Amino acid sequence: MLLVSTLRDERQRVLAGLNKRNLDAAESVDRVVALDDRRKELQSRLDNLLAERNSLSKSIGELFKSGRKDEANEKRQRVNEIKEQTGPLEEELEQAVSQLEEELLQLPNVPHERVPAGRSAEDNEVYRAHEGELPTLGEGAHPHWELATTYGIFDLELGVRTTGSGFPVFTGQGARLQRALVNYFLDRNSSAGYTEYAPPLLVNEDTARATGQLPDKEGQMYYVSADDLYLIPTAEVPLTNLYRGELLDADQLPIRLTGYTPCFRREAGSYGAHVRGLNRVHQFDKVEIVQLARPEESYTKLDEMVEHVAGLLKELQLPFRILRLCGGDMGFTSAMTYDFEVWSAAQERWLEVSSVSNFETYQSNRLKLRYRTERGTELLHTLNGSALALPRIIAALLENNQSADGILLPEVLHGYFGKDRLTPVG
RNA sequence: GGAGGAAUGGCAGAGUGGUUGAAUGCACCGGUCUUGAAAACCGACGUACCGCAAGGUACCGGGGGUUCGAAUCCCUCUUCCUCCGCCA
Repeated sequence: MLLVSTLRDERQRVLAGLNKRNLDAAESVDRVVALDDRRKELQSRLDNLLAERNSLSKSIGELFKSGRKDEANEKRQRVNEIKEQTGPLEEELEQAVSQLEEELLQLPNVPHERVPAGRSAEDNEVYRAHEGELPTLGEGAHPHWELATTYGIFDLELGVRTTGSGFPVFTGQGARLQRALVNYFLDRNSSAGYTEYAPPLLVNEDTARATGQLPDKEGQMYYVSADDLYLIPTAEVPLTNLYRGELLDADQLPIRLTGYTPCFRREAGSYGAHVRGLNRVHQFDKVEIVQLARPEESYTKLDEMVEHVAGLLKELQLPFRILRLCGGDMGFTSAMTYDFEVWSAAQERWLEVSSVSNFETYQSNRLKLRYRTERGTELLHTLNGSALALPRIIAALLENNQSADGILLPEVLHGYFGKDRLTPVG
């Protein structure tokens, strides 16, 4: 959630930024400021009345002690008059605050200065192109959903039997590969200074709201109505919320967290060739990294996270590129996002495997996540990124590494997997 | 699921209707002393909102109520602890 003070003090920058998201927010910003003016006015009127009530109450106590009952009763009368005014005023104030909040919730984060304007994925900036030639597989190369059958990696039909479409069942060496990747990612993240957590997979409404999944992505999440809980679409949600409401000391920063969780996404309404196999599923595994950083350091930390993820992909020896998302393609809560895409040689297209973002104070404002500075308290910046999302990594490993001798795994996985390659089944 | 108990500032822990935003201890910060450190002593020490400021308001798990006045009384919810039952 944006700060009202930002909307007031940096109106032009905010409007220009939101414009990169193809959003004309001038009216909305004006409404927010007007509502906030009203809020302040009501607040100070109410405070004055309460101050009068408090001082009258105090003197009533003293009058009673000294036995001057008549005077006390007179003042009691006056307090009752005040209370007739404070009641409605409190309601008005409450209403103004919730209207203000509702209005603020509609505004997405302001893109960073370096974020390009644009409408869709086509306008994203190639931040780091793949070096050299893209690998080609030639005739007879198979997409991963075909390899999955040959090698017994996962089974979509079994998923349909137990659950429905979009819930792959990983089998045999596929399940083992999954576990190998999770362990590899967690170990690498831990070595880089991220503390490992295993958070809940269901979260309450406050948690989903604080990181911005609500109200923006309501339809994306599975909702358990009997208990009023949401299945997490990403570990970002519980991990970032671990620090909700905290007031940290500067020397605790930055805080680095990592966690492996399944992720659940309803992904309503998208079917077709591009969602075959593992390209898009309702449940998938992901290892996430999160940082809570001082504002002045957050973009350095963002770069650090980008390099970390790039390091993982290099070790996996997958061809990849990094995009800087344009305003139109960026998530609601983000100020800057880098997407990582690996090249699928069999499908001849790029597959997104990681998204690394800086949310600046957009989440921390809802989280009430602050730290102490010499100047007082300040909101922290929150960042997160996938390191990494498994299904498309598996798809890319299968497709790019297929050979007459099986699917050859990068060296870094040999120890985790227990073998250097996947072999056909049956 | 049943029966009890508890929830107060960074921590510990007082406080059962009136100048208590909250005693005291510890921690932390500043200072005195010391060659330095420790000890001792002195001082400062919650957060948010309104206000140029002075100052004001709110907050003692959440919400509601009683009262001129609530950390303190009542209702309700949540969480934690103990015991019993059930269970991976």
